[in-house]
Amino acid sequence: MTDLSRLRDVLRGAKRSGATPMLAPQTPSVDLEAFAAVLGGALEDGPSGPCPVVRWWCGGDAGDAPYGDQLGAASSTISAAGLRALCGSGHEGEPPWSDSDPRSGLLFFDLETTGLSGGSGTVAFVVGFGCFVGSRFHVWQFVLPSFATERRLLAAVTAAVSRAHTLVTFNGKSFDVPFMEMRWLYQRLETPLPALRHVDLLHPARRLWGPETGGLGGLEHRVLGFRRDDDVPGFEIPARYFDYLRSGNPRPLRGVLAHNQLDLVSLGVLTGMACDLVDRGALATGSARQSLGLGRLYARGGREAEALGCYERAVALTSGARRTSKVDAVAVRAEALYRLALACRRQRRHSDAARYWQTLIDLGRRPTGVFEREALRALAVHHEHRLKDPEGALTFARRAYTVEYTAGRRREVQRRLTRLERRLANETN
DNA sequence: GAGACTTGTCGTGATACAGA
DNA sequence: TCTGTATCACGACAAGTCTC
Repeated sequence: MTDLSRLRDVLRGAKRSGATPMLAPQTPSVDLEAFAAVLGGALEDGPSGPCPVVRWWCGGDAGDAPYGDQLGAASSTISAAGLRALCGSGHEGEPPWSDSDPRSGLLFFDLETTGLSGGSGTVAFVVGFGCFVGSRFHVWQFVLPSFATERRLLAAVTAAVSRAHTLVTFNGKSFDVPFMEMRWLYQRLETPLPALRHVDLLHPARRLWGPETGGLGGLEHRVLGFRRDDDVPGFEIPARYFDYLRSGNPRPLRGVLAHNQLDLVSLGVLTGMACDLVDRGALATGSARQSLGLGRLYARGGREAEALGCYERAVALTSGARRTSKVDAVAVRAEALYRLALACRRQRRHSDAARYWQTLIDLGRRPTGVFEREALRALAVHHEHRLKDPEGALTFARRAYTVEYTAGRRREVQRRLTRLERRLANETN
């Protein structure tokens, strides 16, 4: 059990027993109105008292528009089907997104915290939300003026998410959501998050735009063509908050709020682009790798036919790729052929599967990867049991034996070799 | 008809990566 | 620096089919 898990258990137990909160609410010693004003925000009433909130609009005719037309386009391409695909598995019941307005109840969510560890001394001092309103994007940020006002901020955040049904985050499954749940537990408050659907864009984005996304900033640069000027780097964010606590001057937090605003807008634009790809299908993809990634996204959502279409397009887009070609193109082609062959085998289309396995072998890659090893094994099975061709089966089994390196798999291939050699010896006698 | 085989699924462990 | 997630590789197992 990890330290964090133990702490969660202790807190849950204390909550059940009705223990008093560890941090009793205290009167903030800072001037809340002045704090909010320096950050460009205002005090807004919340369920447990006034809380500093900074509001910001972009797109349309108001405010800045860091992504220009891309923002308006993203607003119109968010779709119920796209969100369903991005959400993946693990959600029961009817999806909450309405086909007529899938953006309704959709909340983009991002935190700025005093550290990564999630321990009792680490808090979220900016809780940012974003949503599309027409073609514009609205960001509102709850800011923590002192540790003593955390319960007030959490109550305001609970009220904000109560009107939503879906959160969209980047890496939120690992960071933002568990972090906030921990804070609610710590303050003996009910967490509202388990009731919400959650789209964590990190994993679909890696499928659609490559595994080396380089985080949200990398995606902004590579996919949206946007580079931030004067952005506050992540590692500097906790230090800025601690400086504010020491000096009482909130001015350095403005950069942190701007960083959070851009994170939220980027999340909105990328979500729209991902939905657009899902809705338009294989033909909308710009590269073989993207076709492959979209296919995997469809496959996870049970959309097998569309997944097959994407794999076929990935194969078509890499039709000239051979061992001497760019490594990436050959690797993409190999994986697309592997997934096509597996899908055909599941559908009992064995001759189609064999064709894809054979094309995979013909790529000429050294058969040390899982795709090639599986292809050799599958072709040995196909020749032995369906084509009734023990000599062909023996050829593939011998090649398979040379590339299998685990004891179990080698034993399996050895059994096949022994059987085939015995059968061929019987036939010649 | 018993045992071998194929196929698909599930669980586990290792690894990479993202967040401030 | 820590943690959760996804992915991959692997082994174990169950169900159905095939072979001798």
